Amino acid sequence: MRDVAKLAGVSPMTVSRVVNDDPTVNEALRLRVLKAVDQLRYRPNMMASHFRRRDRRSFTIGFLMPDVANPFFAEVQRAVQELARAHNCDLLSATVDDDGEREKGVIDRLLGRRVEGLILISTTKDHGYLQADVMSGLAVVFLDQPPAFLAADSVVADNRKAAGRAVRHLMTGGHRRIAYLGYLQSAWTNQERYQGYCDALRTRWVPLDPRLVRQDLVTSEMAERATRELLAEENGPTAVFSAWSRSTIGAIKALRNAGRQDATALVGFDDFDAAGLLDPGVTVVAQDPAAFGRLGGEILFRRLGGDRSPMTQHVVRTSLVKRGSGEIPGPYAGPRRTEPRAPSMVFSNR
Amino acid sequence: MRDVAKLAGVSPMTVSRVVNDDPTVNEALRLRVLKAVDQLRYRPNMMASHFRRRDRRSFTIGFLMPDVANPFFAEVQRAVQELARAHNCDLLSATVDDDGEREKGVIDRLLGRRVEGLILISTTKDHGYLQADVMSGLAVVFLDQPPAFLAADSVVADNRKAAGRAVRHLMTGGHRRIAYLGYLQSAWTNQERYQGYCDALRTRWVPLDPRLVRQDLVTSEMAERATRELLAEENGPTAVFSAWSRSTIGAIKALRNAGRQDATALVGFDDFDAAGLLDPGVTVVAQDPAAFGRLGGEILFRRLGGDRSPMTQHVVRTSLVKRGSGEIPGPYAGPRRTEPRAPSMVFSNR
DNA sequence: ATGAAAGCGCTAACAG
DNA sequence: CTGTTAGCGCTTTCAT
Repeated sequence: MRDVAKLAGVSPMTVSRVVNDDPTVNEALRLRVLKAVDQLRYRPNMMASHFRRRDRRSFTIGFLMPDVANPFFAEVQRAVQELARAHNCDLLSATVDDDGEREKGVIDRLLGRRVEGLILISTTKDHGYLQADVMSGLAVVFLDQPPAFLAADSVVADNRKAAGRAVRHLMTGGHRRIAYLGYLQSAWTNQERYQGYCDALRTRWVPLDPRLVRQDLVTSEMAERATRELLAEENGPTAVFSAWSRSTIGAIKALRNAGRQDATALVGFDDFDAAGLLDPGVTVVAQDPAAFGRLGGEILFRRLGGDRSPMTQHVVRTSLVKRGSGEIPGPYAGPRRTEPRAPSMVFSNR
Repeated sequence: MRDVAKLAGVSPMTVSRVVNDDPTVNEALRLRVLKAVDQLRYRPNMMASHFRRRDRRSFTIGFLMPDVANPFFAEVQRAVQELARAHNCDLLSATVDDDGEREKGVIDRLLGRRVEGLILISTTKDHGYLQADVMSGLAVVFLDQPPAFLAADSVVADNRKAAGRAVRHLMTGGHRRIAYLGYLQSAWTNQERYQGYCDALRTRWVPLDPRLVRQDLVTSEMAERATRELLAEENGPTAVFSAWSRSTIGAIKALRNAGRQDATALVGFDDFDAAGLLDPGVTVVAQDPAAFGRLGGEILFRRLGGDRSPMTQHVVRTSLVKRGSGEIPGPYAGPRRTEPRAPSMVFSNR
């Protein structure tokens, strides 16, 4: 900056003004400075300016998720990036792999970088350590899972209700023996979805059979194996409710390998790209990941804009997308009133 | 920091030493300082330290891609994040949507933030404006597409060879009329893949029929329409080569809707999650996105470590994954020597 | 409209 | 082993 000032024959202060589009600078000087900037390839140092300016803005927000390679989270990141861009901020993004220690470490680093806000898809169970930072102006929004021991905004899906609706849909189709393929039991979303499953059984007076419940299926391979085992049991399930996308993939593979894909009903939580291309099409509870990101970003920047209203938990609605696999009738199906599943030429994907 | 020093009864310098794990500090003092740090919730300001320290390190690298919601790029980001973490850096990530202006703008911002390195999946055609920065120590690695008018490291796939191999595979299966579904004509990868397509036809003395070539299919819907039109033509294609994942999805939909999925061969560039679940399984040229990210990151950090060897273009190999759709025989197929396609119970996905 | 001086939070270099 | 001094690149404040 000094060099630029020297070359343009002005004081550093004038250079600063030009760089920051201060309208009070003489047009002639402005041009001279800009020329010098160009000649010397001067690039203002954001770090330095951040750290001198009164408002302390860093124009950075942090984003944490379990895994960006999961298309759901990638979509969320995309939406968050869009919001950040609209507010002239850049995004520090990190994948933390359901590792609580790592998550805490990353958050610490980000705070050291003086991010203005944090958008967290966090799988841990205590966020109290952020209390002080929130008090002193840090904006934090939780997506997909609510915060624990911390008052902060969050955006979550209606997991329990949606799971319940999906399972009731299967029961309405004539099923009573419905398997549950779950994710980590420690995950809040999985707990909620499992509750929804239980709710649905209860409302129809179907007793819960623990042999039909498989939890902690963290890979599609594990879900495939679990489904294979379930199918091999005597008095196995006639329908499967899968609580997340990877387990849905595993279930599909197992059903196919057993030749049961047209006989066993399947509803999965979370939509996926090829759900509408498979045969039968896969019935899913579709979430809108972009909505998570967008809403989360909006709330975050509203807070940064000075909004001090009470913290909110925003619930985004999901929708049951019927594509065929969830409409395969079960043994208690009444007389058909409609086609049991959509004709196979129709492909809808979201 | 001053407050911490005061509370611990030491000088700020000692606090700095403690925070930076300088081993020369007295253990007793160290503990006192750490207690004060804890009590005051002191968090060292990375910005300030970056900008004072001699080596000028920011522990930040920038990552640019067209779209994180594309699973291919998301996988790349994951791998890059892993490398960054291993080298104690954080990642500033940006989606630029094939927008050249925006790309330049984002790069400018990142340089203003003094990122140590840049990993770019860039679709633009001139990167000369980075020359000076590279000269003065900025590490830049291009992924997927090589740089233009700039000497920098890059990691690319063997697009042309792989596309040629795929198309020859179709011809070996008895096809002569093979459609080409392309991405943006301006995209280097698409140009390469199209060249591969042409190469293959030439080696078998099959004249190129421009009516079979559809370019600029940027959405799966456009590819679906293009395929539908191709199938409706008299003397249409008996096989389709799709140059990227979205067009492959579109082609599959069109083939299904026309009831031609078992009659028209299909090979797609880029693997996708459900390719092995569809029926017929989708034969693809599989790239390894994680390899791009890993290699790119390794090269970047090697450069940052002081490596001054000549810039390299690293070519990562692809593999043809035969799942059925690419093995549907064409009209010029000879007598079968093997099963035309794999039995439908086998699912391989990568 | 422009400039001079001070200082943001931290660390390099040196002194004790 | 610890403290002092100076200054990184910029912006604030105040003077001109």
